[in-house]
Amino acid sequence: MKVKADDRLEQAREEFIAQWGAMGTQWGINRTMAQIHALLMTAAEPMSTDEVMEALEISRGNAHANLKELVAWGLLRVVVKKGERREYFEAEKDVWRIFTVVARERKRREIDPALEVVRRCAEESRGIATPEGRAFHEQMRQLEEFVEFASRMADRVAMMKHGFAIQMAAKLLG
Amino acid sequence: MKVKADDRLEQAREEFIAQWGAMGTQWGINRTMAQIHALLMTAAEPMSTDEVMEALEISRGNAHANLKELVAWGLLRVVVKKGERREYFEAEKDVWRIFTVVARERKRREIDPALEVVRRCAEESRGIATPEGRAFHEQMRQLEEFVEFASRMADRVAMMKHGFAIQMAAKLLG
DNA sequence: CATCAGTTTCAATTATTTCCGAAAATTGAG
DNA sequence: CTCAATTTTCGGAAATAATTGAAACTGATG
Repeated sequence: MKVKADDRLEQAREEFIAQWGAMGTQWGINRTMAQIHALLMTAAEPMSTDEVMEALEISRGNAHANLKELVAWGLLRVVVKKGERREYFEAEKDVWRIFTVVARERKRREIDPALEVVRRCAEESRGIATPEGRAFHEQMRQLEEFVEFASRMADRVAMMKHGFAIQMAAKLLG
Repeated sequence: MKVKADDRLEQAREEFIAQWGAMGTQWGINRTMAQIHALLMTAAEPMSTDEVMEALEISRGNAHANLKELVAWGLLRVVVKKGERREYFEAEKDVWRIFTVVARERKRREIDPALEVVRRCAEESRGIATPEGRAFHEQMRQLEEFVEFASRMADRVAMMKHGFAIQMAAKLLG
């Protein structure tokens, strides 16, 4: 009976890892990175680079690069076991924290650069007197205003505590 | 003086198109698609496939595929000029509408599939009696709850009118 | 200081995505 | 129906991104 339970778990877990990995693609996150995250999010104990390599059948270089990236994002912590030299990795498991971390990162990669572009274009087109020039400038201005708004919203959301978000949501969904 | 104004505009516009296109990459939208969108968003008049091809120096196949995709997203409208056989394309210029369209599409591509995955995994791991099984199931359940929440939020936001969103924002940013 | 476990880097390979260009299909006018 | 204009499809070329595998590096230990 124990064996059967383990099998079921192993199967469900593998499916989760595979699917979450495939989804990473859609999210602009590479497959390996998403898989490692899924693997560690559902691991009972921290895992070493070698364990990750074996579990996902990936090369050392790949495992290494993506583990580091996940640490940089703040989705993994490095854990050192006493008396052991090698590093172990442990995932953030709190769903809300995962969300805020990802939100921050995406804002940095998607919103901030957009804001710069749009600001520069609004600036460069200031005061062009033709009708087309005015229309272009106005379009850039509106875009700038919106992206700035999105930027601030993203900051706020990323800073929110779980409880507050739920409260917000209640209002919004009510 | 008119020439100079036109030059400045042309330059600013080209920069916008190039940069917005480059940014598309980060957004998981292909470069051509983002460029076409930028081009038409800043065009005084609707443009034909051939005009788009020429303006961006891209092939017919590429122009065609991406114009169609943008129409499918709802970011472009097809316009038929009377007495003309060929189709012209016109961009949605209202920033808030652009945002809600993109939000809807991203929800469809990013959130909905995630919800399915997580639901199935939560279901498949229901009732596994080992400690690991319980932990896994609980993790999936939390993920499911969160993704469902995100899904509903996205729906709400996508449906919001501009005014209401601003009002919300005031509360949130206040 | 030689060795060993482990980490990091990187050139080469492989996989994926995007794009072209030309051919095929469709459409509307005459 | 025929023809020319226009749209659509599609196989493969080109560009981009991910991954490997092996070598270089690091620093702790005897």
